[in-house]
Amino acid sequence: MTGRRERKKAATRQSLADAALGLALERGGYDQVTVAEIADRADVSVTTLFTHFPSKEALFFDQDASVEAALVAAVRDRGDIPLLDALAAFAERNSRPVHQESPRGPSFRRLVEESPALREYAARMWARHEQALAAAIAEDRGEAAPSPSTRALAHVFCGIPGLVQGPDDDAAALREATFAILRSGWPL
Amino acid sequence: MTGRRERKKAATRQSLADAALGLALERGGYDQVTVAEIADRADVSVTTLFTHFPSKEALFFDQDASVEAALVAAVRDRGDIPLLDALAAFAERNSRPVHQESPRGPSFRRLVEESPALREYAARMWARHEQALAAAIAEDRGEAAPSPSTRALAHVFCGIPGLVQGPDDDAAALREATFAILRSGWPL
DNA sequence: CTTCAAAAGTGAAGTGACTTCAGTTATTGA
DNA sequence: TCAATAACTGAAGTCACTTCACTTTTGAAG
Repeated sequence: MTGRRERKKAATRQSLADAALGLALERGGYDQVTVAEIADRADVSVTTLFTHFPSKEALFFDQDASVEAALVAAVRDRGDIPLLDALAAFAERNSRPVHQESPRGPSFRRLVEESPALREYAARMWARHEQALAAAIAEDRGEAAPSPSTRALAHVFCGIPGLVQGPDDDAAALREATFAILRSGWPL
Repeated sequence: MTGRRERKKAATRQSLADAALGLALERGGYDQVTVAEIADRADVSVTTLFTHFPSKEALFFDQDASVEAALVAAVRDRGDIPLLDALAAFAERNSRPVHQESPRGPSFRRLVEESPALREYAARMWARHEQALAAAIAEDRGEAAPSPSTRALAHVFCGIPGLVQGPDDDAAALREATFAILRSGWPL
């Protein structure tokens, strides 16, 4: 399970992600770094880089699998809490800053918000999570395949991050406005 | 207004868009065509192509400015029809096939739905329209700046095209599920 | 009609992400 | 120990997109 091979592989992957984030923060921008430089700092070839990550953008979203897992778990393991409440709680929990220089920290967020390529990749990432969320909700409701209604809910929920346009936006207010719609429709 | 210069420019632009659509339909896919081939068929250089269109994808969405104008008009000039009804009508009108081999026709749609790059570009396009729609709704409601509630509505509406994932999806059902949420919230 | 600045168009050379491939090295399990 | 397998490699290629110095076409002012 944890042979030397897999440990080394994970280490390489991690040092690539670290090199990418580190270089981008140093240079002050995603576009100021090339994949060749990232590979160099991690001391591997560009070819190797692309066996670990499918794209340059993916280097910056190493942990997205765990976000998806947490989202699905928030639905599946919510006990007797209503679905919308569980989703609202997840959204709020997930929007809180954690550490400074690490993924999900404020300087990482800034990096993403300033780069169109990364913003868009993040949106695509949530679109992927949308599938998983729809599947989880469908199972919860006993649907064989996600119904249009289920998919619409997943879509609206996963679209919330894309609603926040800049650091000056009131993310909480926008989130709550969206949940108000989900709870009782758009007022008037 | 219609000097020779502007007519020629418009003609070049049009022949580029035509060449792009024509080639992609012939080859059966967006990825099966290169910008060099498109430029060749339109009998201009690649450099010229990129003075008319900012990206390869944009070649396929020549008319997106007029879509935005129509969307804003659907809100502003709707008479005494309720806002959500006007938006629903616009969405349905806009999804109706027009001609066969032209933009908005079924074979064009199929082309877009089968290409991740084009689907994503279309989604980005709607995200741009989201701003205009939010502004129009804000004006309609007498808001100085779009409120969170207004922005959430615009966001959910403009997100509908992104909800359709592939050519096999029932676009109408997904649209209606979204409007059901907008009207009275997500059912349970 | 001439002149001239701006706009449209051009070809060539480059950049950078991403792929492909044939081959080397390291790890593993039998 | 040995063979299968996986990680890794460098080089060469593809393609979207940019930049630049240049020519041609156009519109309009003098």
